[in-house]
Amino acid sequence: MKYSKRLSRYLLPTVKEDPKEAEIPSHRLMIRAGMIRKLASGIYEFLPLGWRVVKKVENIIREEMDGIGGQEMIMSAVQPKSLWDETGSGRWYLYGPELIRFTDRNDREFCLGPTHEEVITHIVASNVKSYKELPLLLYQFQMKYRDEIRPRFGIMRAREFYMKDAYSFDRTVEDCRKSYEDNFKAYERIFRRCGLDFVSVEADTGNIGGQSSHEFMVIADTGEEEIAVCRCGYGANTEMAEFRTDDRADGDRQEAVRELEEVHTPGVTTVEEVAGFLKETPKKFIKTLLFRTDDGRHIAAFIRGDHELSEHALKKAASANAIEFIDDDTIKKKLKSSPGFSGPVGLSSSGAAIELYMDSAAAGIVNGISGADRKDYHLRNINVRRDMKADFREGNFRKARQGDLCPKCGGALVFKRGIEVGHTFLLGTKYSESMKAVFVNDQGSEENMIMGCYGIGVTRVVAAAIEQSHDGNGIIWPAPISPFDVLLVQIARDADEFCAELFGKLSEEYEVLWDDRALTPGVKFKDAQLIGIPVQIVIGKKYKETGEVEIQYRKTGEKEFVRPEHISEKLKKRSG
RNA sequence: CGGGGUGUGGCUCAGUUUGGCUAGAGCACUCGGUUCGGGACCGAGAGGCCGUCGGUUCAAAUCCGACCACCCCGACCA
Repeated sequence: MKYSKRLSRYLLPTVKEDPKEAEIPSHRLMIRAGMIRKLASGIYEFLPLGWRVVKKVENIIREEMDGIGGQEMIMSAVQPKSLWDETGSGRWYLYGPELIRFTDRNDREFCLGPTHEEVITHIVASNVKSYKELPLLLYQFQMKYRDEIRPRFGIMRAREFYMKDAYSFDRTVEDCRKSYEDNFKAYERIFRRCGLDFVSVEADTGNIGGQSSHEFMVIADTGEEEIAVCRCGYGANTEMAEFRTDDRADGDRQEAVRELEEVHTPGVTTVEEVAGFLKETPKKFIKTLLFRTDDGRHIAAFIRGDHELSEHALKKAASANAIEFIDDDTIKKKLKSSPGFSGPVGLSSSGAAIELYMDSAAAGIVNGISGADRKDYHLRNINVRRDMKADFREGNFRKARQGDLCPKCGGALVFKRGIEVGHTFLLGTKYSESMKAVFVNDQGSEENMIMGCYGIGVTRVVAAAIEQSHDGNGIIWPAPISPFDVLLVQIARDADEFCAELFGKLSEEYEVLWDDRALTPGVKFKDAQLIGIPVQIVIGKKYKETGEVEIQYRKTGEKEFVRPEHISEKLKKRSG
């Protein structure tokens, strides 16, 4: 017997009107379909129907994780600060206010886990000693806690969310690559099975750390991430995307090179303001961005005015782990420049200790405009190769954008929006080294374990599935993650017995929700569309006349009439 | 945290500009009746110290102040 329910005995508070707090389809529909309710900003309850979908996704993930040798366990959501101190990486502080902290009655500090690298590494470090016990792949499903700056879009970006996190431990980097590959492939199977249209892209490793990283993106206009993909299979977060340029299109190359000239630009600092003031296009500007690296060096990046800096590319070129803007005081005193009026000419000739990174597009500007490194003045007619007085590094330091070409095949990059539902990291020894997760190899000496970690936002997958599959009437569930297989819609009021019998029979094979509520047909049909179960079996007045019942398919709206004993056969043919 | 906005029965909202006597509508809910294949109809009910605290006033949902909550735009992430 499958899990089946009568709707009259099921908590399914559907809502006719759009809730005003919800903007995007998934959020709206999850509330309207009685799946979730909000308890506080970014904190949601899952009602029975919503939780069933979460469990469907969870089970698919579980099967695939087990399939690659994963072992499920559960760690505490509560973590002691002392454990975080062990990494020596200062992650307790790096995580900042996003970490939900509290103290117990004895003033010991704890947090609610935003992720579990520290805990799992601790467990493995203290329980695994020999190369004979490796590799290991451990995973769990659990609520994670992040005090997001701005919770948004219902469960899409919540402060409490359900996540699958897996951690691999290997003897060698090659073995770890294999583990990474296994997980990567499992992710592809998982998202395919969930019926999602997705791509995997190269990604930044963020504050989890590590060497290699991929994000799994569900394609949706409402996605928060911008990704660049190519027909050849290349794909990357735009933050990361490499590209070849086709800047010939930009050329005012014929323009005659003119003499440097200082112009008075009182109080105008941003590219837009100065462009307006001087009546020039942003393409003529060299935007100057000043950073301090985590190891204390000063660097300047020069980007064309209409371009955006790729922090990733700059960090990579400068071999920095992190960069932050330089404060005004330092700009004045150490760099002998003026905040808001910095530019390549002054910075390269002042003798200040600063590394210079010039984006290729900016380098190619003829008679460009930039700050004059003194308050309220800009320089015009800058020609980088002529006017820069110190060595600089040239390269791509901007983000890819429309019109750029694929770095692999030279084809046109296509930009899409995506919802990040999964992220894989090849961590290496970042945690094992600091937390002494070591094993004894077959030579009898100690080595650090090589780690990987792999997350899937289970609740976000649910929201993403709805973003991708809905219409004006409601949700359209992909069959594998639908909360029920079949919705039995009883319209005829004198059909209780018939429906009860059919319900019992169908339940042997399908998870059935029987709408046995004493409501008017309109309400029941609308609710049926809203909650989006793929197959509806409607018992109306016709069943008595012809002995046939009606099957309606949510996705296409098609209807067909069959004898009750042929339902199963029909559905099999349909799905097969 | 910066910018914008909203708080009035369970839900969606009117009323606030120009203070005034019992605070409204639709939906949902309860009871009775009529309906019964695409969010029905009639009748009768129940449900609100108008986000909170303080102030102005003869009188405050309405004016003033503080606070709180929530939503949207930016930096963070599964």
